[in-house]
Amino acid sequence: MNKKIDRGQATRDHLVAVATGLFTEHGYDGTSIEAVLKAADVSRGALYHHYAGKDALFAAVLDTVYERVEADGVVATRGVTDPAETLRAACQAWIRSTGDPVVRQVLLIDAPAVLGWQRWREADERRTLGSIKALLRRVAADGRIPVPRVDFYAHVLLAGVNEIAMLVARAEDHAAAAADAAEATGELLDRLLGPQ
Amino acid sequence: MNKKIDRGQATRDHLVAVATGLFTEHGYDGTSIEAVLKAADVSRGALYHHYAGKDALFAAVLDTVYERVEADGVVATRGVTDPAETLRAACQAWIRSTGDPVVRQVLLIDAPAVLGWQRWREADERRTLGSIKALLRRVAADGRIPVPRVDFYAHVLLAGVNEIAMLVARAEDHAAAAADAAEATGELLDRLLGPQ
DNA sequence: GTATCAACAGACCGACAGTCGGTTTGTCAA
DNA sequence: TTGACAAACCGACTGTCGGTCTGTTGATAC
Repeated sequence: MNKKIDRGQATRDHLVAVATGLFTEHGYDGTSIEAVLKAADVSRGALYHHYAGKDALFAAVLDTVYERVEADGVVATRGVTDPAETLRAACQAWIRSTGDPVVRQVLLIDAPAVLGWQRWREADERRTLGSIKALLRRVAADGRIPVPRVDFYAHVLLAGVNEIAMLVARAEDHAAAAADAAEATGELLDRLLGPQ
Repeated sequence: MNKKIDRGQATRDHLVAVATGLFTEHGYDGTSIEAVLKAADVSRGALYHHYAGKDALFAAVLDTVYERVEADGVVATRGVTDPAETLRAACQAWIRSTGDPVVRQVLLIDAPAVLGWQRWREADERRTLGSIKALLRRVAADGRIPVPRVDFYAHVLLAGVNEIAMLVARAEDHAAAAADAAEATGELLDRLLGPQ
């Protein structure tokens, strides 16, 4: 039961890789299953054997994108102990991540519409939002923000940083915009978290 | 040339009204043109005579939703002169607006995906974002935020308040969540805009 | 060897957005 | 009054797309 399992895994990996490219270039709606099948040289039957439908394939793509972004965040915050500093590093890593068109199209644009806001938020909760809340709880313990407002600030921060990331992504001079945004994000955090 | 023009306008108005209801209830993807035609008792030809396609019909719906939200904002800020206070009143009016499922589904969930982020942001720029920037410019003139950061803060504020609005909209106890959010938004503005 | 089952193949189906050649109806100039 | 014109409207038709269904293949377990 090894050659079979490996073969199935390889097919799934290949489909996700191909679909990631097409979803990024043409968006979810602009990408037909037909196009994925052709580009991946896989039959309909094979695809529908592994994924329940187009949205399930999209969810699989989304997962790999999330994983990549998370890994970047882990690297960026490695060795930082102060929660506010960790938050700053994580936000700046996130802004850097969205330089990747895959992240912009799949994670920020298509995901909310394909999954629906509720399911999208739940997925985000398990990923980014969860980490932000954990960090903010430590910041709140220092008295910089009220404990009952942790969730509130976590949401505002996530939404705000997403927005900034999209702004940076759109800028003509990407490098300059990213540098400016990183600085502005630092100031924003200072204001949001209040005096140390 | 009056009966004809009136009739056309009436058809458009009727289509937009019916489509608004269906888009709100089932989302953009979940609403077929067929369903709109049946519910509105209008022929395919008539619809495609007035609107280039499904997305054009959606854009028309979106326009009317924007208009309603804007009108609420105008009412809420009438008589307020201080820019920070106006901002606070406008944000709270916006949070109230999203109690309306139409605003949530059409404006916050479907619009970014249907129009694409770029066109959606441009539409928002002409509407809400423009007003926020104008108000923030006056706040910046008072020295509470740096002038070059006006655009940045405008985006963060809009995104943050949108997020809060969605949170409120999802809450079981809507009234309590709205009241809490209104207060939290006030605190958020105090922090963002800095000391007076 | 053969039973079993995951993996794969591809013909097929229903639904859907959009098109197109027509028909109706209000307007206005002659 | 009438005839030309154009906007409004009609509905059969088309191509595409997501998804289903009935197989076939080949690795594995016994």
